[in-house]
Amino acid sequence: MKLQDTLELQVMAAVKALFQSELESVEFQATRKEFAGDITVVVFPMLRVVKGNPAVIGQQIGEYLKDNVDLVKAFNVVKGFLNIEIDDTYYTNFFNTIKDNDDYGFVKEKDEKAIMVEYSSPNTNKPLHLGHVRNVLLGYSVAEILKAAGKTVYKTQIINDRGIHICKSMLAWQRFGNGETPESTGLKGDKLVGNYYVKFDKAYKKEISELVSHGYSEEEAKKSTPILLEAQDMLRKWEAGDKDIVALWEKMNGWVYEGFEATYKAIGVDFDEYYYESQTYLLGKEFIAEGLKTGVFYKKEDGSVWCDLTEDGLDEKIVLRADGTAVYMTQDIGTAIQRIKDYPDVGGMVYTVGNEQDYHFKVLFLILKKLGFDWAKNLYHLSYGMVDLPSGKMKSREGTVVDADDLIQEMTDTAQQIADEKGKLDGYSEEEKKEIYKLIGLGALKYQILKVDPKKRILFDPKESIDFNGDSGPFVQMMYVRTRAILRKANFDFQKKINSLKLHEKEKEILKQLKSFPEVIQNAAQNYNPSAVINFAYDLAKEYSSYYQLVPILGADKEEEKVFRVQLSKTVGQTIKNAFSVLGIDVPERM
RNA sequence: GGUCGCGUAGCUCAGCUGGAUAGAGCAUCUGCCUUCUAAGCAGACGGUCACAGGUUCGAAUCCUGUCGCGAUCACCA
Repeated sequence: MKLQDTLELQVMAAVKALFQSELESVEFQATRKEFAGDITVVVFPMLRVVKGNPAVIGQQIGEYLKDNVDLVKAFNVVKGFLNIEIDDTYYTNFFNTIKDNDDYGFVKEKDEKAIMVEYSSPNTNKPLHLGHVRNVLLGYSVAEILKAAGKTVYKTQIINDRGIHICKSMLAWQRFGNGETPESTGLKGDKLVGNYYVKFDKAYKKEISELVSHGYSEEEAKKSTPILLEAQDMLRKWEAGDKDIVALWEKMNGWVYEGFEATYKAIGVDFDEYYYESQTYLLGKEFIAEGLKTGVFYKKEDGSVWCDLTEDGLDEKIVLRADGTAVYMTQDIGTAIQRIKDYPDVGGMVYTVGNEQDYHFKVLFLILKKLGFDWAKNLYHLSYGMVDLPSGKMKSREGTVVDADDLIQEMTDTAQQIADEKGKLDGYSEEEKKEIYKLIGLGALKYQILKVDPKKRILFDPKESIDFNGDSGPFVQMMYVRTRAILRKANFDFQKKINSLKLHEKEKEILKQLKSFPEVIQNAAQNYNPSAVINFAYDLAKEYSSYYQLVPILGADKEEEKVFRVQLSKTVGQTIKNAFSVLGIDVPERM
């Protein structure tokens, strides 16, 4: 039973004995550091039931608890706050239950419906950039947090491999290229294809200005450049199944996929299942037909199909064009249903998509509910803010994006530069050093991005983007490394059992932190928000850092203190590692 | 204009279902490397929680309005 629940019953009993009143619940909070005590009972809400001065009531309850409850060692009352000190044995008992559990904080997989988490979902005409990095980190982390909370999770993405954008790259490759391939150029496939997308855009812009100089209006010109018309023609041919076009499309997409996989691998994320838009964009139509029958949708005179959401405070939304072709919404309805068909054990889905699509997902979820799917109530749009640069927005066509691969390289280089200055890794092989630089650089990047609330936009300054000091990934990694250093030096039997011990204040603080970990994971899973886990890891690391410097660990006076302190360090390290693992951040053994 | 989100220290951000004197990091300043890794520790400085009302024992947190920033309002995806 949780401490709070135990105390709640006791406080209720106290109030009954003292004032003959029944409380429905008792409000608790952690005691502030400046006061003695571990947990605090807020007396104010009781005033509704118990009449009197809150300080006096607190005093009386405190005395009752001290006399009747073994756990309660002492208490003090400040205004309407009853601060309770818990007996040390409570903490040492708790520690004994977790100290040998390497999976502390994680719940065993429960027998419940699975969750599918979608993230990344790129277009295949250009490389991944900083915006994707945020997406991928968030999605992956939320998936891992859900797993840690006991859910079965499938990670997926929908690859936007069709449409005019990829035709633009294909056309430019045909026209301006010389049959270049990733092998012939040594370029990553996604980079190569992206370059042709830029080339297309340049040619397109040039043609626009030519047309404008021939008297076209800006708008007309944009629609009637030969190169764009040709790209549109290419798309039609693709849709008609033209063999050559489809072959080229397959070839170039293949290059892009390889490039993406390399980037995902470098970031350290993966997927269980892939969906391709070229295979799903026709889905959904049959459900539109069904919805027409049941009255969820209606047909306009021109034959287009709509959903009326005005009763729900939204607009009307088109779900099928007059010519019977699918729109974005049609496809998303179909894909969602398809996924449940493919994975019948899935009972909910999380979509990691930027907040510019908030409205789209609101509508999508509502339509799926109206269509009567029971899983539709378990859909969540993990919406996140844009990543902006100091220079403004990222525009891939203008080349102002921060490329994902470049960013990772830059982080690794920065880590190397700082580590070399400090001479931290002297005596390690180049191979080992490289590995550690990467762990640190990536750790810094991931921490920095996951730290901020998903729904807020991030201002990302590539120049001074990454802090390796203070509230940062490397700081927390460093604390893990220290716990490892302690373990290496502790060449005595630290597995020995500890029976009773007077706890140091700092040790109690650490134990309190450790105790909250499972709850932190559960909350993060409920809110689909990794930042709570980051905050936890940082607080724990900070507490440990202070402990490490102020309290002798290996140099403790008594044998049992030494044993306990090494055990505590080990558990702190393991917990940091566990917390970081659900964030997708690895820890080095040394740095 | 309608809808949604955001506004907390000079900067970047925390702040759980309303609770005590609003917290970290960076930057600035003061101490601390001969003992387990100083990528660190201890401390100082720094605030009208955008503004105005309301709800109550009590509001950064909940409600309403105003201002500022952003997104969105396509038979694009």
